[in-house]
Amino acid sequence: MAEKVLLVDGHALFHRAFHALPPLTTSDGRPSGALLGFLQMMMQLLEQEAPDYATVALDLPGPTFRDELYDEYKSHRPPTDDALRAQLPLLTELVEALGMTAVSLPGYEADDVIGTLAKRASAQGRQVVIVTGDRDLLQLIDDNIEVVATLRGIKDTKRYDRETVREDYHLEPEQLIELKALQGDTSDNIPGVSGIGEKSAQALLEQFGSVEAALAGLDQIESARIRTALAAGPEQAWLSRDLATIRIDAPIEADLAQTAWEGLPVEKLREFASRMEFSAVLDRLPAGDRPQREIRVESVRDQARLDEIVAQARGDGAMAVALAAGQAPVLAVAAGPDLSALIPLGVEPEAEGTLFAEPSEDALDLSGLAELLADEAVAKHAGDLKALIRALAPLGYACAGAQFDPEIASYLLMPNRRDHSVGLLAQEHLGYALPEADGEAQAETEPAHLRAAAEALAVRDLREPLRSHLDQAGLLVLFDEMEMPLAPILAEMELAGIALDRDKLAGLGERFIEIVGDLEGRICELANCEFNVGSPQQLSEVLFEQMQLPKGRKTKTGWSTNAAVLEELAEDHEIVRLVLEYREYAKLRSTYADGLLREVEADGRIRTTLEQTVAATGRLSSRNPNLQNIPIRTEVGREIRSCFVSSPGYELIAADYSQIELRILAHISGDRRLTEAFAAGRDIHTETAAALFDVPADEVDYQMRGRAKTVNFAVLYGQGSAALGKQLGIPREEAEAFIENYFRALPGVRRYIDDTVAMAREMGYVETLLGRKRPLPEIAGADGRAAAYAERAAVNTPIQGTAADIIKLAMIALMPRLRDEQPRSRMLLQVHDELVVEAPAEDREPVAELVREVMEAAYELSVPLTVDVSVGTNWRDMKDA
DNA sequence: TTAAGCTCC
DNA sequence: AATCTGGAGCTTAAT
Repeated sequence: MAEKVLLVDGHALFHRAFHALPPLTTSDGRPSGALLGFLQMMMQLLEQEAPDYATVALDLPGPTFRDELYDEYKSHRPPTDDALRAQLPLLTELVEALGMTAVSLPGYEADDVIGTLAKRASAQGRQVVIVTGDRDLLQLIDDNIEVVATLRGIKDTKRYDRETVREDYHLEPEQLIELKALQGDTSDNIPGVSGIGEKSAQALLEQFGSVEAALAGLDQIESARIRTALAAGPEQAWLSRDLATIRIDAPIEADLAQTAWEGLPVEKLREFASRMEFSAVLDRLPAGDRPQREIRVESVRDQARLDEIVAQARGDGAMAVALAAGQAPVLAVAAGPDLSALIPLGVEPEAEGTLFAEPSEDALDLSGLAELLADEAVAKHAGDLKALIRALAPLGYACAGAQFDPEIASYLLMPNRRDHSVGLLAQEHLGYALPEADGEAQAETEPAHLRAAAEALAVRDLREPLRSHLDQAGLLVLFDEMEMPLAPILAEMELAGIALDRDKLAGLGERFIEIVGDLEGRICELANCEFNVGSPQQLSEVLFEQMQLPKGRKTKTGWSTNAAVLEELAEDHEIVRLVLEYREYAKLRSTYADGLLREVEADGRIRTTLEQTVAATGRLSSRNPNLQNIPIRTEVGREIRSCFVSSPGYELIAADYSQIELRILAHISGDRRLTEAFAAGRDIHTETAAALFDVPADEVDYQMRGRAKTVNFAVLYGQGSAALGKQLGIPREEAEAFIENYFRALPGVRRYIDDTVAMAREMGYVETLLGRKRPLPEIAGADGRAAAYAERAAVNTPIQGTAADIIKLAMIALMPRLRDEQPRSRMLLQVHDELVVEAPAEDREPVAELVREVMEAAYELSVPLTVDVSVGTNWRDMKDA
């Protein structure tokens, strides 16, 4: 079979990719959409075509021979878009990373390079595939040359050969030059013959076949108009013909052999893709030839060797580890430049010598390892240290001295990312992949053990580069003094769990099922038909089509049935009220009653995972189950909350920061009125209402205060007047006036917003009082919608993030105080501005006071931080303390 | 897996 | 022509 030659019109496709994809950027704000689009196109193409030679033709800046032919010709329209221009320099690099050869020639366009190479290869009997974004290159098609042209986007393409061109244009490919000579091409600034457009050009070519023949046979042209037009402009026609003709004789020295394509250079491509954060591409790269670091894995079997490893770690004052959990847990310890030691943790150190331990002469004495792990002075380095601590605990190992977790480092550096796994970080920073834990067994080492071994080494090797990045970004202090100390605290909280009243919760579940069933029946009766009330689609059909209720907002798939829409209709329609009630009970039953019951462990406690590397603002999040969204707003919802109880003999202490976000706003903005109100201990919503409505505070009524409260939060979140109006049930114009008044009364707040947005636009990121940073690359981008979104995030993040920082500081300060002064008390939960602590009933007062004191002193603002503390035996019925 | 909807701060 | 409330996680329906 003939060899295949692939010729790609680089810039044309690059432009196409740019416009086809959203304006993506890397997490530090480098635009990357066009590169990703081009890369994906090329990977698909190379896989499909499997060419023997692959060339990407590129335009060079500067004039070409066409500019000499015709001074109005503009072959080079430099990209006007900044985001596109910024990516252009990387295109050549990407081409190389794909194993393709970039070719360009001064004075010629990419088209001419392609034409020349295509015809040369065709003449040699090779099969040629040209890939382009426009139709100009169709003229090159011959029996050996095909053209693949993009349609819409980057995935749809159409393949042209001689036959397809005939079908689409009723002309031979060669005649497309003649067509342009006559009708011109505005996009390339080819003039054509004035007075002759698409129709006339087509007719002339059908009659004569070429410009030359048409000029020769002028008297045979029937239409007088076309005849005069053509007769008047042969020069135009010849010029246009020259401009439209793609050169097939450009002086290119490069030889075909130099453009041989030998498959994707996976390593190069991986490096490029990781630098650009194309994780989807990384995942798709063939796994087989991933460069995996050569490591030696040593299974520790004898005591002497174990002691040696323990001694070495003690000497180093640090150890990098990874755990392969499971039936027979194994701890991998980085033990040499590329040596990882696997220590089986089969026998619990505490259980040794007890009933189930099997004394055997080759059993390892793991007490030294246990001491090492528990030794605060020996720094522990591991990916997801919190999970490690939590996994080691039930095996009988305490783990102290948490010092470096690459996932947390990565989170601080790139908080907008979701994936901070050691595997990804190893690829990006160390340039190699880790073996899969669930992969195929290769040598005698189990995949999960091999993975842990490699991970321990990767963690050790990630420490230097990541710490240096943190240092450069000014995040090292935050890392060492906030996030790392917090990790073991979160582990302790997760391990502690919180007790649940299972019987009560189960009873609620049953009650809710009944209510849901009853509501379902009544709804169907009112609707006069059977349908699934839980299906928004079916519900919308019933409410808006069958019953013809007024439609509200639209969703992607139809008419919205969300609570905001239904509440508008509730007053007039019984069925809507029932649906809202149905939703409430269905939610409580599925997510809370059933959902939580499923998660209760054997000891009657429920254990969440507190995620430290997820929320872009610096907040924690809680999952499996989420204990940060336990109902509180409604009476029935609070029934669920009351199922969270203290351990027998203990009480729950809930301490929450009062108005912490508004206090932070007062501090950062320095707004005088806001600051003074907090300093004087006045009610902030009443104070805002007084400012907003320009009345003395004692004339503020309930409704005014409520509205002021809503406006306060609207400002915090960057809410617009339309949404605010809707929420307050007032016209948009009135809401607008509210916001105006608000800013007039509290001018410092407006200044904060303006300054923050301006700063974010200039720097590309915002930061909290404690220096936590969040990049907002979209804020200066061309996508107005994304930019507006980024502006709101810019305003909110320093506030929300500072609140997150402050409560983290409080937790870090509280933990040792509890350990030293109230050792039987422990932190259980954190809900953004609230800490839940459990204390022996008799200690509740001093513990409550301690918690308050520590939280209030966690960080000094220009306004006081105050904390409301309440105590009770369940999380609903709490009395002020 | 995604969309819609709901819970929390 | 219409939109734009910041940060999360879970369940159900539907594909």
